[in-house]
Amino acid sequence: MERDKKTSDLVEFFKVLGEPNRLRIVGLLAQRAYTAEQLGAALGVGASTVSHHLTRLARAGLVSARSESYYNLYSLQTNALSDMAKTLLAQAQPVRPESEQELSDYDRKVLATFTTTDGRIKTFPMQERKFRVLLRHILPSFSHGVRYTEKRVNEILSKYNDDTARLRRWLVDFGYMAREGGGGKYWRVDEK
Amino acid sequence: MERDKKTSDLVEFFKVLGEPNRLRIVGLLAQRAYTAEQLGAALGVGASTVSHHLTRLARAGLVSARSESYYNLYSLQTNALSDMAKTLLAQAQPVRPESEQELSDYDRKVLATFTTTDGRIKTFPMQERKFRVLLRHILPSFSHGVRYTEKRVNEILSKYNDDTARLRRWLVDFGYMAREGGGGKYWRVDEK
DNA sequence: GAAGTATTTCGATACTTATAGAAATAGTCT
DNA sequence: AGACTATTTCTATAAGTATCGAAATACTTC
Repeated sequence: MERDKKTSDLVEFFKVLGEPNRLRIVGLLAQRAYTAEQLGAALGVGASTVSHHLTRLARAGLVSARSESYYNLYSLQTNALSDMAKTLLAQAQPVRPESEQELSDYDRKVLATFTTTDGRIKTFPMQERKFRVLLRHILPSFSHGVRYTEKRVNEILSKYNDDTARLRRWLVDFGYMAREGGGGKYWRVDEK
Repeated sequence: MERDKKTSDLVEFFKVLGEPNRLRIVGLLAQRAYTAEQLGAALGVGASTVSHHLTRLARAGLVSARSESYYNLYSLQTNALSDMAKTLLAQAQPVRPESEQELSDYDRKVLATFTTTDGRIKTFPMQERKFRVLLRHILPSFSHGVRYTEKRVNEILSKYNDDTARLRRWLVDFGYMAREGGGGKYWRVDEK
């Protein structure tokens, strides 16, 4: 199993399957092996066209061929499909995927103590250092360069704790977010 | 969750992701929400191009937008990705997916009795009617219009039972396959 | 080796679409 | 209301590619 797939491989994979006849070929080969001639008849296209599609499918590692008498029999490389599906599932994980990985042991421990498994804040620590860990835990939910209404800020914060008003004030007090004087707009402060 | 996806939807899904910049957009949005402007800057393309891509991504149900002050914030619809991944995993099941569905209750019962969960034949039934169910169970592993060598026939049959010689003879005797006089080639007999 | 078969390669064409820029639109701020 | 901003729509262009038919290739059979 490959260590990590290059983006270009992924693009190729999708591009290959993003063509009606190729997808139909994959659907057919998922049931049994076919010869190129049979595929052409099933799809209503010429032999050279089928050949072209099979070449692209093979280049993406989706089909393999074996020779049998006059014919070549093509069959689906089911591993390629399921591998890709797993890659997709990994990508589609909940939220904050990248921050989670870069956390120090200390941060991870603090979060384990003060948040539930789904990321909500149970209680607020007394020590400032631990407190900042929680605020940085929240921060990725806000984008840089965007001005948020107070209503929207509360909406987002409510995912972490019901006391949105205090959370909101703390984010400003500790310098993670800024508040506009008049209009009541908030935005994330660019780090360094 | 949708009942069943149309093929055209699947094609659209893959086509949408089979474009480098769109895949990069999905990658970015998987981490946090972006504005269209930020995406354009990150990809190095114009605003109208980003708009075009976002439209296609939205049409495929992959991204959603919410308005925030001047900006529109786009975020990934993670459900769409994981749903699709599950569909893919379902497709990538072992072998014989379609025949399994069209089986009568009787056939299903016979197979449950005489085959293991992975499709191998445990023992051979005495009654001819049940015996034919097993042979038809094997048959999809052979393609129409292809002449197989005896060696290859045995290879395929060995997936079902070790006694490949008897299986092979039975397939011929019951009229499911034919054997060439001299050369020792076998082929599947067209039904009807 | 000669004849026969399936498949691939080549050349040409038609269709799709990614992209940029300009103009139009929709929404927000003062 | 008027100024301002981000986004979308429109138009045109360039690049990619699905498709076919013909010729070339590879392999099997006798």
